[in-house]
Amino acid sequence: MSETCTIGGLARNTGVHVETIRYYQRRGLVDEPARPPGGIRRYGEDHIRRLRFIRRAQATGFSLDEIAELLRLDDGAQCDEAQALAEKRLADVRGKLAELQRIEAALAELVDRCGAADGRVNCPLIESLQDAG
Amino acid sequence: MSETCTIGGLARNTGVHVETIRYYQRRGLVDEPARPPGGIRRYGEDHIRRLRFIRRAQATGFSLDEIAELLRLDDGAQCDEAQALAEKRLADVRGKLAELQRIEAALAELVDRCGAADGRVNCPLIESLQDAG
DNA sequence: GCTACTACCGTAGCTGACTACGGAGTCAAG
DNA sequence: CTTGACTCCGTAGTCAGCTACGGTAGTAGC
Repeated sequence: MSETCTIGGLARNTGVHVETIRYYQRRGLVDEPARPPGGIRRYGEDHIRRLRFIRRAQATGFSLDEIAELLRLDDGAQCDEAQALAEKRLADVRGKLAELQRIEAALAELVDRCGAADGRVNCPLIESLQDAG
Repeated sequence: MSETCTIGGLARNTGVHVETIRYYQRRGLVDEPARPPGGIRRYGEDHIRRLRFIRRAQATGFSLDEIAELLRLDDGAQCDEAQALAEKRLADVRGKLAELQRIEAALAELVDRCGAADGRVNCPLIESLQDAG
């Protein structure tokens, strides 16, 4: 079952709006299947996977440009190029992870304190983020 | 040493542009110290900490609106309110953490494979992001 | 007191990522 | 063979988060 649905079906399948899919096509993130002479384009599993990838990558903080880069990388970049790119992203991701872990700890502590005390809280979250890093 | 520098100094101290600080003031994220009659505002340690907080919170994916919420929370919200808010954010943060950990693993593997093989790579990052979650 | 540098403030412009709109073409159901 | 839903495509508008501009007013060094 490939190349079965229209852009509307693809949208319903992925939760990505039609207009957004078309926007991604213009940005080169999603390819436009050939249009049968005077007809309507059909989309398949590959497109669903592609959209799912874009959305998940976005959710973790990659920009559309970065996602395009990642996709080019998958599409067969030379190994050293790919490696450099991936290493850059990896450092990036690790930085974000560290930040999020701080936040997570601080938030968990806050929730904890809230459960224990009543009245006003002196938010540990804010303190955590104010201190160095 | 408090209330010592001008907005320009504050900008240099924090790496946040003057215009951006003024924008945050308009958004209510940073307070404007009183202007001595016909004079120039002075900023101190508190402002530096506030800006640092905003930047770090932003770097972990909070929007300016969310940051404003967090700040209100610190400024003395009732405990149950604070708790609810923090719990919502915590769930959010944990979701992002999980995503980033997937990405990190995939990227690390890619870098590894790149080091080992040469020629083309079949990017594990993309696969990781395409699969469920 | 003159000059150069900032500060102040409002308003306008920019970038990224959509989202909406309008008109023409396509297609499937009845 | 018409009707209604959908597609195609270009262009314009929206929202967040800045960033720049321009005119006026303090202010520090000489």
